Amino acid sequence: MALEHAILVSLLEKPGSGYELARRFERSIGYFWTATHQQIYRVLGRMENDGLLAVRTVPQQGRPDKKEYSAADPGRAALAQWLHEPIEPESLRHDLAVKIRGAAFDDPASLIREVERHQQAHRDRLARYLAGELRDFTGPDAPAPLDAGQELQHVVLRGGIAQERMTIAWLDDVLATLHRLGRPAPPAADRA
Amino acid sequence: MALEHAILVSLLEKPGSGYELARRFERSIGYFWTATHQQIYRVLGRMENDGLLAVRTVPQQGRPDKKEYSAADPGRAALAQWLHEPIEPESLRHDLAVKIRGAAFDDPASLIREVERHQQAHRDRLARYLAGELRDFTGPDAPAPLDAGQELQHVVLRGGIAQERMTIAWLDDVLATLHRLGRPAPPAADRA
DNA sequence: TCCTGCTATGCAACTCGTTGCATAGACAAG
DNA sequence: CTTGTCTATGCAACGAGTTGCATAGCAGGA
Repeated sequence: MALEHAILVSLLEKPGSGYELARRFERSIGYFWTATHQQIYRVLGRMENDGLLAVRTVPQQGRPDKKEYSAADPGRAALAQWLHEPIEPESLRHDLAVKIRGAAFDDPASLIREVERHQQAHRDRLARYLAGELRDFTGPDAPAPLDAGQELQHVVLRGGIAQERMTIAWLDDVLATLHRLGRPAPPAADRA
Repeated sequence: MALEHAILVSLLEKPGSGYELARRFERSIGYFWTATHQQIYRVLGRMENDGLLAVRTVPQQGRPDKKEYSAADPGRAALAQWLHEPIEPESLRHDLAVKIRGAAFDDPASLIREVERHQQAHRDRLARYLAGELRDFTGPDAPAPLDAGQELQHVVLRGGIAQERMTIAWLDDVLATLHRLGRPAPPAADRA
């Protein structure tokens, strides 16, 4: 149920509507959590119902009203409690790794393009992260002494950057392996 | 729906019962996918029903019968089809990162022990991966020329090893940041 | 002897996350 | 003038994953 907590953190950093939250989840929060607007709206509704959030309807000219949420005291308390509970280290779900091992029962070479596509997606993500780092933390327009919240945002972003660099390097390793298997004996692993 | 595919890959590598699969998912498959026995039994039942798997009841002395599953031809075909479809690069769910950013609204120093605990869990996982690599791929008891399937298993394992090493290093960075924030101004970020 | 743990399977209820669809006004491009 | 895009919200149905519980025989230690 960490989506609730991710929302609380984001609303404490800055109040906003469901729509704005959804866009944050495509950007900075997206370094470590993803969610669609449907999930966000549903959870926001429940959290409001449970008294964790305060709502304020903001009329806007030229566009629909928006409901601006902010963390209420019980929400702050719920977050604080969760922060003090131990959590389990993450379990992984890595589709591409399933494919790589599955390639032994198909044609390893046919996976090369797919792996290259993923590597490109990770390169793009890395570029976005690095641009964000420059803009918010290390560039000339960044606030000079960062406060604690910004320091913590920065260290999380450094984690995203390290993750992408590691993945790109590993996919080089995967590609080299696939090329190597493609050369010596054409369909070597298929024992149907 | 990649659990189905992970099961197909595992059963192609070696047929086995639901129970055996559950244990594999705690070990080698666990490098890139996790599943509990309940999930596995439910999906095995559905896949058998769909004709993707063949079953053989194996009587055993001194313990309950087991149902040994193996991939049937339609299962192989379903896997092959999935291997040729593009998939989206993974989206992440990183609870600890939520906590780290949330620490700005609580006490950053109180997170240190939790982060250390996670780091130790990753060190343990890395040690298991390295032991498995030595046993199956690089040690004196490993098969001399690896076949394609083993090469692919090895490159996936190398990905797990790289992941753990990267995470351990990043958590050093996180710990240094938390210590730094703990020193100068005690509860610097809390603006309640 | 009792308790724990291992093999081995499974149901029921629940929460979480995804996908498809619907509404509705404003604005810009063709 | 129509189509598409952006803001902004939401429902319904489904699939995936979790948690708790149940059964049942055997082995080993306190």
